[in-house]
Amino acid sequence: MAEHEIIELNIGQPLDIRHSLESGQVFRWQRQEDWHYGVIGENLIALCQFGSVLKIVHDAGETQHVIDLVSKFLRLDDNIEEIYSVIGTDERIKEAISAYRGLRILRQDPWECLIGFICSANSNIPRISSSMRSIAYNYGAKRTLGLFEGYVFPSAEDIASLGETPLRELKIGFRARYIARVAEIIAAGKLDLYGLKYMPYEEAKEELKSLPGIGDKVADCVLLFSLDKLEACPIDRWIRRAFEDWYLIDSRFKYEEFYKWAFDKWGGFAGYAQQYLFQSRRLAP
DNA sequence: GAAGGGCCTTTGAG
DNA sequence: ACTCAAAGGCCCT
Repeated sequence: MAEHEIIELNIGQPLDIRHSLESGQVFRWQRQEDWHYGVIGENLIALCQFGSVLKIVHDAGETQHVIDLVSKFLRLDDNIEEIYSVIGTDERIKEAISAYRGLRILRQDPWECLIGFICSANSNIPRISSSMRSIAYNYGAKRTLGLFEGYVFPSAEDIASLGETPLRELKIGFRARYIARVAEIIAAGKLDLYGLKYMPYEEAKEELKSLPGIGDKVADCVLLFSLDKLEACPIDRWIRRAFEDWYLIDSRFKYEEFYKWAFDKWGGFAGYAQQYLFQSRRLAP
């Protein structure tokens, strides 16, 4: 990578690149030694953190453009100390904040995020990663950075033109049909995914749930991880158990009831609280 | 209408 | 070799 310019960015706030990229939000970032490689939009980016300094290597042209791209992706616009003070209301979550300090909600591309969480249905993180890599490797444009190769995630149009059968061959199972159908709807312009960012949470969620393969949980993931809805609080198997065991929530609660409980407790940053509890539950149950 | 159960694909862990 | 769970959703009763 010596032939590439290295940008050094000073991060004046909590950031833990590894926990952020390895917390089940994004599925195609790869770690080699101290470097993390991934595609943001059309560009291949490598990140390496030393304390409060973030080193960036990229194929994306102008320095300022790259800094903007990375800052936006890492949500460096979030005031994370303030978020900690709002959600740090009990010992359990304070422990999680102290263990995973600097873990950030990421602002990823809505289209890739949507497909990622369709793949997540009844699956697990290693397998979701392999599904997503397989889709990008087979149908996305290649980028290189030194010896590293990455792939731009194929557009809705690209995937719509494939249909279900080639996706089935990638071993993604029953999710292939959902992906093919969703791609068709988005490519045809019947739902403006990017426009959801400007709608209120509830309304945007209803729009997403009108898509095949998208229910409450997947919709909340897409809203939280790509559409700036920090009040979205995806309740999956892990979080459900965490709520039951750690907060003694009635296991008979329906999704909406779990959500309401979380929103009452953590308000507009319920999504952040959820992410710290998710990481705790997986790594230190 | 809502609540519960079966089913869907494949993988990796135990 | 076998069972089970996995960042769920849909369809049927």
